[in-house]
Amino acid sequence: MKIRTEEIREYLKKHEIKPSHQRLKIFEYLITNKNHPTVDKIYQELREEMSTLSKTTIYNTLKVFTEKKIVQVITVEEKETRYDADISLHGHFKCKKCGKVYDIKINEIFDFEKEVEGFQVDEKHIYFKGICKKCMENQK
Amino acid sequence: MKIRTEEIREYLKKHEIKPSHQRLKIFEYLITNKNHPTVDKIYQELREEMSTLSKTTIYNTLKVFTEKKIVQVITVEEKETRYDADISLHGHFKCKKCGKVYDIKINEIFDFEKEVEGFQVDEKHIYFKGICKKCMENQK
DNA sequence: GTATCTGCAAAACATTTGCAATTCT
DNA sequence: AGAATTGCAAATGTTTTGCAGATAC
Repeated sequence: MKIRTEEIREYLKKHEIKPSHQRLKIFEYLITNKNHPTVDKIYQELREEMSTLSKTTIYNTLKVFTEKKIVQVITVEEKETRYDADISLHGHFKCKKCGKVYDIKINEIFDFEKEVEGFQVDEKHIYFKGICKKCMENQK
Repeated sequence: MKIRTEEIREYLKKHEIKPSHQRLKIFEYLITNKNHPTVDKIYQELREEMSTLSKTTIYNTLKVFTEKKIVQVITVEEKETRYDADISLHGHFKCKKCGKVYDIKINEIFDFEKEVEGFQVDEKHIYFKGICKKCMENQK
């Protein structure tokens, strides 16, 4: 599924983000590679085609994206900051063996919602860690 | 509720951790101040009575505690690594206004358990962010 | 007396900041 | 030209590492 640059450009504009070349590329990377990348990962990958791209720009850009809420910061591993252009409510699972990060569908209804009654909940973060099915089977 | 040093000593021993003075104090801090402290917080607080305590020791100690599973690393704020001697399944809520971290009770039964069928789930992390009840009321 | 633990100083990383050069309109 | 964006280099903050001295059994 290929999303054309024009669409991304419009999407950014709609969210009050000026669509510079770098921003387009970084957002495109996020939606074509749904691998919850770190800044460094994005940098390594995009560097190949944009040799002058700097990490500072990636940091700046992701900050803007996060502020405008078209990207969310996710945690799957303490210390590693990762980014996701899928801003719907969902959790993540990181396999400690192969390192792959899986998305986990989550139902909006939590039994524990009542715990925070009267609280204004802006962000919900859920992540699991363990061994994924594939790695479990390979172990046998 | 005061937990005596002897009990902590036994608890550490039971988990194959040699109960040095520093380790005792650090663990005692964690269970008497259930404030999900960062390394720096522990350092600042314990420094007052143990002037030679170093951060390296705190890092070393928490690493041992985590490995022996008597402490868990928790996330409530990207970038901040915090520690909790309550190793039962529970979530956290961080108020973006007052900064307080609340515990959230969580039922073992999740609707989304089935999502990770065949996966071995070792750790479950759940945290919310927003504004707590108190701060909501003060706003009015 | 030997193994373990502690803590200093330096190194390693990730992220942020200041600022000058570049780009866009 | 004027405003925003980019990217380098330096600064900051956190965590790790190497190692020598202290401590414990």
